[in-house]
Amino acid sequence: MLKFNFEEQLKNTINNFAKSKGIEEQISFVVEIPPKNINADLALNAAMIIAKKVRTNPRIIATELIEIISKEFANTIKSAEIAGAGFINLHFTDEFLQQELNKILSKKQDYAKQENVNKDKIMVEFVSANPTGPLHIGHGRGAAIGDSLSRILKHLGYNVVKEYYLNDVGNQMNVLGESTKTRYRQLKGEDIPFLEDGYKGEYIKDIAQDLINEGKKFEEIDFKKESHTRILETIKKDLEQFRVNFDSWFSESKIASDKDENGKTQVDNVCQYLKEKGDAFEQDGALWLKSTLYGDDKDRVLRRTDGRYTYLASDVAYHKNKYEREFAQVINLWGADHHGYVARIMAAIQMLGQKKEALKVILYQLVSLVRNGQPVAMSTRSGEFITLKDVLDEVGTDACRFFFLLRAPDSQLEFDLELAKKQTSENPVFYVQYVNARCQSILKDYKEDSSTANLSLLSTKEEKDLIKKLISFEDTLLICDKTKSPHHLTTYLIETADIYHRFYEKCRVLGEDKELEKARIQLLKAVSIIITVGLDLLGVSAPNKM
RNA sequence: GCGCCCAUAGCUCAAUUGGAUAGAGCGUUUGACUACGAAUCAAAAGGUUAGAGGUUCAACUCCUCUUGGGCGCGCCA
Repeated sequence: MLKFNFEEQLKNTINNFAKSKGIEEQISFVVEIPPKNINADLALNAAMIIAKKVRTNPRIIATELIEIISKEFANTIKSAEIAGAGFINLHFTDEFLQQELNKILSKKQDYAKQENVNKDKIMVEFVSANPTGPLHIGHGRGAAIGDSLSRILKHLGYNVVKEYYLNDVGNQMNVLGESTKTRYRQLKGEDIPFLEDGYKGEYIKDIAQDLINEGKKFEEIDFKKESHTRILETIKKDLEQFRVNFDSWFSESKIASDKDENGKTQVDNVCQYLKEKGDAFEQDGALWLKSTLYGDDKDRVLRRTDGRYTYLASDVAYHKNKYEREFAQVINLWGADHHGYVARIMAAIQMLGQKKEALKVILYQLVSLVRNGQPVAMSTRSGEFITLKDVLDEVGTDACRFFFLLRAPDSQLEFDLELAKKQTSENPVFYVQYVNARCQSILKDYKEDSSTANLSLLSTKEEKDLIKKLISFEDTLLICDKTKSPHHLTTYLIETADIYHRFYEKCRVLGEDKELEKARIQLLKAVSIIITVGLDLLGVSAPNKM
């Protein structure tokens, strides 16, 4: 992880220094952007780590290191000092800031793209809602996180494939077909009861009504197929409205129904394989996965006594299939209610010869919808849940995505519909979008060529703070990668907006001295690039006018 | 009962995975539009990080216990 090009050299220098102190192994220290309350551009904890190894005072080590660093990095580091328990705080030279600012201006939307690294193939599997009903608000959170994380990883140079796993086989599809059929007959006037465990949502009635309107004959309708394709169609439409597009739709039938030359499905084969390997065993007429071998609470059934496979069996086969497609890392986004499932699937992939690290399951906590402070009920049982589409139609895609990406997946999210709709400062999405609108309203009237600007004229605190924030964009994306969460980017954009608005207040652009005006125009262009790219990675638009 | 996640300012949440004086937004109070968009800015108040122990040079972060919340615990998907 390198955010600035001199970092590698810095690490070498420090490691050589450590060697001179008699430390042979590579030491692991961080080069980081310090917390806000610290007045520094970069911080190193290397002195503390070296001091511990050679059992001496970190401040002595730090003093020696500072001397070396200030000499060797005079072009980038203006000054360095010891702080706290032995941190070394670094300050950039103005030349370095200008150079980085130029990098943003020349690379434009490709800024912070990593080249010739991270060629690994990564799969991000998310949403994967059963095609038995429309997407609800919870799927929306998973969709936003998965899509945005994918965009960020792609920007960082990974080869990312976004996949939707479609559970389109099994009993649930039969129930779906029967549900529609029953509704159809009821609408035709038959006095029959609805299925006990059928799908009770209004959308089933709508499908039945559509089928009636289309005038098809009852005997000729394949209710299962019709329901499935129509629901899938609405799911795809909702995702499109949400600006989420998948690279791959993977159907469960491929591994659970399709047969190879021996008449076996992929599920058959993987179960056979695990059995031969000794990781699965027969007991009480069922086939069990010995998941306790890898830390699960209990062993799990793969094939029932009646011969039918469980959902787990397909999922094991599905994951085997993923690795056969040569994904170095697989990321799954699951709702937190699936957490009990993590241990068994982790066990399974290890049985299949993968390292634990090859699978990362991100659990996102559920969303609670609030309107005017009052909770909005959403129970799938009664069929009355809030669909993603309802929310999108009400608050719009931008606000919806931004709100979903505001928090770490681990924390429960309160989503206030009224707040998301507000076009005021209470609403952070407008606060960030407003930055670009302000930039563009100045830039649109500026006709001169600013590319020759002398950036050293950007000398006020506000301007320097803004440049420093802009050049930490790359670091922010790397943190998102490391923590596998886009919310750091959302926070970054809000902070950047804050610093920009402060700059805007203090520093006039148009009508200043011609040269200063030019330099500030360049700064505005850079701001606009970062805000636009950053919002795009969240899947949020950055309009020029609002 | 067992397991997973969580508990941070009045409210909603951050804190770069063990670092420094725990930060934002909203809300509250007080100010700023005859200059590029006031959808903005400046300032103030607000904290024993649920509680108690422990590990460490260093703990919101790791370990143990307690309290309080969410979610799981099927040969369902």
